Amino acid sequence: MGTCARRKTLIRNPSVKEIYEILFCVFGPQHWWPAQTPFEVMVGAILVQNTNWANTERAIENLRAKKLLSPKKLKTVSVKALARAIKPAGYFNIKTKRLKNFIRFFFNSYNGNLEKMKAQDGEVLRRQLLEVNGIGEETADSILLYALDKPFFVVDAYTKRIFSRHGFLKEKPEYGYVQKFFMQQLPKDIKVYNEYHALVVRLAKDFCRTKPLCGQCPLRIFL
DNA sequence: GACCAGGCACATC
DNA sequence: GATGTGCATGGT
Repeated sequence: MGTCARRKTLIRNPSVKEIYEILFCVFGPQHWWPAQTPFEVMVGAILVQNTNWANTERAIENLRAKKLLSPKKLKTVSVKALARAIKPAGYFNIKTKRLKNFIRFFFNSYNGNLEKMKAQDGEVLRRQLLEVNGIGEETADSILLYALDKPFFVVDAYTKRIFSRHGFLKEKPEYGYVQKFFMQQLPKDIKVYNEYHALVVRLAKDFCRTKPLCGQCPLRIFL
């Protein structure tokens, strides 16, 4: 890790877009969202709330093994059986309700049909998703971007923490403020939004975890 | 045993 | 609008 091979000069005060280029140069493509289908992305977006991805994956694998990983099956499965399957993801009672709420919305509004959902306007979809109890801004934007190919930048705790600490954002910024901050400075491109968020998560996992490695963080080299 | 992890809703002031 | 709390598992 450390320096970026393709860059010959260091960037002292990189812009938001240049930070993206640095992170991409250092880490390469992250291939997000880690899922086999768009529906799996939507389920994963709810299951991963305030939980690590390894536990989320266990829950998803349980759903897959029990043949529950489809709209129809999640619609008909009992609350008890669903809770049991997603237990490793934590908060399984509340997440069972949230999954059921989402599935109800998915059938009521789009007949459980992904293509119909994708055909809907992004802004309209976002408002609809936020009306579902259990889907907040980050979950909604994750679904929009990673499952439905809609251009919404995903903000998470890492994004706020890292960009606040580096002086780009105030302390404890609101979600909408951060999202606007990024979207105003980046091309409206789902591939860029996709990769940027994934790279921020990668950076945080590698360098900002329990023992911060700020001295070795690739951003520190450039900032 | 404490602390953390890719949030969210709800209560209270 | 800001702040506090419950929700729960598995890894470090």
